[in-house]
Amino acid sequence: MADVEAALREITRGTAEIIPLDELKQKLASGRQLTVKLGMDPTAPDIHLGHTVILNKLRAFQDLGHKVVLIIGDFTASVGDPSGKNATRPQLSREQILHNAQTYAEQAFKVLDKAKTEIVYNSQWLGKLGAEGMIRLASKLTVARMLERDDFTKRYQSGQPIAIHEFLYPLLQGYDSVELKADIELGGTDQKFNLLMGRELQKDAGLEPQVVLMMPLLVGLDGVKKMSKSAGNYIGVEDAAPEMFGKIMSLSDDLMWSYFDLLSAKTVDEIAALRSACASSQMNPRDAKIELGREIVARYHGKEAADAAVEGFINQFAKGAMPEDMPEFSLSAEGVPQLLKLAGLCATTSEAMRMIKQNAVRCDGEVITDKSAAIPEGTHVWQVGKRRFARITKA
RNA sequence: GGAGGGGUUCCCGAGCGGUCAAAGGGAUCAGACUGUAAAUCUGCCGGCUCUGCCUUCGAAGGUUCGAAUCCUUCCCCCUCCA
Repeated sequence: MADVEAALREITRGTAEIIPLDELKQKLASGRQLTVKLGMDPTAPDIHLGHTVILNKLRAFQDLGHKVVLIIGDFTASVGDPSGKNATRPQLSREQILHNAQTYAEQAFKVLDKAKTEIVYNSQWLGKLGAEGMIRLASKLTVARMLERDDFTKRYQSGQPIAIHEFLYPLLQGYDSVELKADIELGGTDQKFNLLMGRELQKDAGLEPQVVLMMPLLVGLDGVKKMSKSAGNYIGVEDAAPEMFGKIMSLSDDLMWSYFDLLSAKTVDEIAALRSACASSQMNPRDAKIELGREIVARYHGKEAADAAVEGFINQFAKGAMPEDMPEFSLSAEGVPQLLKLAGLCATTSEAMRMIKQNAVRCDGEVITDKSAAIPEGTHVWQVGKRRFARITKA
């Protein structure tokens, strides 16, 4: 079964952990179409590159002919995944959840094959569970077992609150796997506990347990925390091409290789070659990064937009030219700080004054040092820092 | 139900009647240096009509010339005992 070996190699590439690998082999060798599950939380609709690490893997399953089921966690959204500090999540309206789910699906189809993807809402079955079903589900697990979850352990030990309902989240997610008879569930390594819950509940229900496939977490732009919207360290798939490219260029060299591993379509060997070329100074790491950026931007915006982003970037930052596109305004203001605030270059006038004091404000390239300087007549390009530009006409 | 500890600016955390817009650290932002790298150094880091004024230390009242600091009530969190 040579093609099983090939499939296995493709599937295991870049994974953090597969539990258990043997069962994955058996499932792949069985020749049947497998059901691969991914749950999504419809609280925040924007997909970023961190999500795409997993979506890419789902796509690999689709390309091998398997079926992907995307679960919209509309029911579990009301529970809220307890990961992290936001203990209280905003209660979303039904419309909001549906809207988020739709946005998410649209973005996910930039990576997934729509024809091989089924979308389901877990309120379909969880809603019917009722209090009795919930209690039955809750009886499957002990508190001690639940506290084994790393996240709970940490919070408990550090005196952080844990609400009882948070214990339900892993159970409900696991129950989704029972309902779908999932063969494989994907997730990030931080999902391990929840993913394994599916196995337990499936076994309990007399089903073949799912294989758990975990992908490494993509580290965000800060180089420390995992990429997430709430941490503000993300690259969204909806980001405009120049912005997306710029964010990739701001990665540290170390981090760049992790992005290559998790996001690039290049083979493992190609990446290794680039890496050694950079290490031996045959190649400037910057150029490797440009290639990474070009590849990723092209995936979401097309090749032309990617090339334009690269060119624009080089012009603006390497050659110091003004960006071609910038917001334009026609407005009047009392003084420079107010002007910068109105144009959105600074959040507050206080910030604007600070920027002036720190020599960060320029008008047509000239540094403005006086906060009470007059606003020149006509149209001028105003700049705050290196990135924020606006063309403002005095009204 | 009982006993104790705690809620401070984006986060962590000091302050415990005036010198507090509040130490220190982190994050962000800006300047220098660069590959818009990273690291490092420097500055800033509530708002405004900005040499001054206004709002902030869980919430609401009160004491005081003056409160983040004292008192009262309330809300929330943690620990131990039951």
